[in-house]
Amino acid sequence: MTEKMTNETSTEKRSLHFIEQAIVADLEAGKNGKKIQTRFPPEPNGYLHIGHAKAFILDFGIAAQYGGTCNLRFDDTNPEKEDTEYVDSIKEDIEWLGCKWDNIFYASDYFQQIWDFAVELIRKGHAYVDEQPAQAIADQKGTPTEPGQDSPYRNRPVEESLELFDKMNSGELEEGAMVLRAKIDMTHSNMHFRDPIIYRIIKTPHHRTGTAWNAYPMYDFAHGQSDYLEGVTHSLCTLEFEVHRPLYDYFVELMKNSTLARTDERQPRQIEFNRLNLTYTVMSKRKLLTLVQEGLVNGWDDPRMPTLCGYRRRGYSPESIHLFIDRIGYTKYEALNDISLLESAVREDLNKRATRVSGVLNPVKLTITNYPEGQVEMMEAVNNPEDENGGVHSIPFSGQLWMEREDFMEDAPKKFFRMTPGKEVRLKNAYIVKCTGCEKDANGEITEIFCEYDPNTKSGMPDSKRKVKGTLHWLSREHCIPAEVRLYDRLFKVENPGAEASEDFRTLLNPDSLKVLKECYVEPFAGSLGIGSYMQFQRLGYFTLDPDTNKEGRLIFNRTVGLRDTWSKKK
RNA sequence: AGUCCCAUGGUGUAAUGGUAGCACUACAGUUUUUGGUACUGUCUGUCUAGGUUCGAAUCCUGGUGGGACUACCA
Repeated sequence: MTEKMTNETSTEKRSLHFIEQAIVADLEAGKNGKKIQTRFPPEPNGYLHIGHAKAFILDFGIAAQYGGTCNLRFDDTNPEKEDTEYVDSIKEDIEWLGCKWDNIFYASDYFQQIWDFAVELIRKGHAYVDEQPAQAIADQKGTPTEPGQDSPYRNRPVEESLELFDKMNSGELEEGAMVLRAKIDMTHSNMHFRDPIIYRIIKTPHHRTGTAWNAYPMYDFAHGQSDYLEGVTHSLCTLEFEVHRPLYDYFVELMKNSTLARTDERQPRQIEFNRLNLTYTVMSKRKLLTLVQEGLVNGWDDPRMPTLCGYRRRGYSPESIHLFIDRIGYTKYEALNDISLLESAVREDLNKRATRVSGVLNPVKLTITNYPEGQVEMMEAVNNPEDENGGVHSIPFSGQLWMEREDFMEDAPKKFFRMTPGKEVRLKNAYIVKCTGCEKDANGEITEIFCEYDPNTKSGMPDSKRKVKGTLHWLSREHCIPAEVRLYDRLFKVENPGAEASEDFRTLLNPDSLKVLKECYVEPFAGSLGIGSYMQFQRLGYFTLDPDTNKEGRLIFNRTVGLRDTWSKKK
């Protein structure tokens, strides 16, 4: 045996959740020839969001954990909504999170077999063609508390159904002309057993099979069938499919007794877990699509979107998403997870790896009146204090600096440890300076701050040991480079837009969700780090370079997540 | 109310009949050349009423509360 590979993404100890326990139990019982096979089955009708990540991290994770197989299967049974654009983005996002599929399958791969199965069901009297309009079928369905009524076509001859089913697929019928229904029980307490529709006519060409088919299977007649044909052993899905499980089992049982029966012992089992809900976040694909289509955000990868490509562009690392998913767990309780759980996971991961660079987001001039004119010194800065091997880089220092406007107060309260007249403060990696005053314009706005430096307090010198309460970041006006910074806030202003969006969820949008700061500066080193690298601007948060960054020497940064700012709360 | 599912601090999640623990949040403190990080501490919890048991968050029954199901979506 080779040495065991360590999985670095989840070193935290945790007990097995209920799905893992079920799998262990099945393994111990010797089910499915002691094999494990899962699948991630997205419909290619939109971009993947973080809720999907919770699902596929489980699907791929379970397979990896128990030496099984996990396939990516596109559930493409409704050509009206689906597109190859989505197929491509889904693959990209799964790979970004480091998950690897064994095979790529499509439900459309099984259209012929599912068709054959339907024909067999008709022959055996388990299905019939219904020619009623949709409304009539809905009316006969009853309600959860009242039984339904049989369709007048329910007991039509097998040969007739067979003939009509063929017509449904030939292209000669219009959409809605007729459907194929399973013949089960119109009085069943589970609505899904009231003769569910299993095939309908759709004339829109399919993104893979084109016009080869005109009749398409419904979810309930495709999902379990695909699972069974593929050899899936554990079909993991979200809680809302719980009511579908009896029907899933019903059809699997019929498949076992059909000409499509497997030669091995494998039989898929559906297990449901809670879907991801996040505060201040909309996870509905339909609503996310609306945001994109109406231009309320700048595309699926807008950094405010909860899509995986949105988080990627904002600068969230794949590791932090794994960490978050690992912490929230899988249960049957419909939880509403606080967004701070995600943000804390991002900060924890980025803190270990983000290069510390200087940036000033809201600049004001700081002039050292006693610093030799024209002198420039190179100051050494540690790249990452959390990483001993992170190395150093240098920052040019001069008497003409930028500092953060918030770091100065003319009349400061006692607990203000930053710059204020008469008090000493340290310039990070440089000298201790004493503030001597400031200059204001006609409106009373501060235009420049003055200070004097102590030449013996440069970092490394003996006098630099002197205790000063505050440490400020700075940039040399002559040497820094202009930048634009985008600060992202929550897209929605209410905690639970899902629950509160009774009329129009758009009214719940936060108008301040994007703030663009144009007069920003960063040190030259920040520009050299490039897209994809993580940076922490001193005390301001974590940033990444936006892919849109242009070439005119202006860098555009996205703030991934802010740091804790206890000062703002202490006031 | 028909069937099914769920209920542990503010949030999420452990404890699988035997000391209710962890993470996040909030608050307080220590360290710190980032008011960051790290570390320490504090606050706060088994929905309710019965039953079984030496012993119940856990098993049983009733209640309460929340959710799913009534698409030719998945």
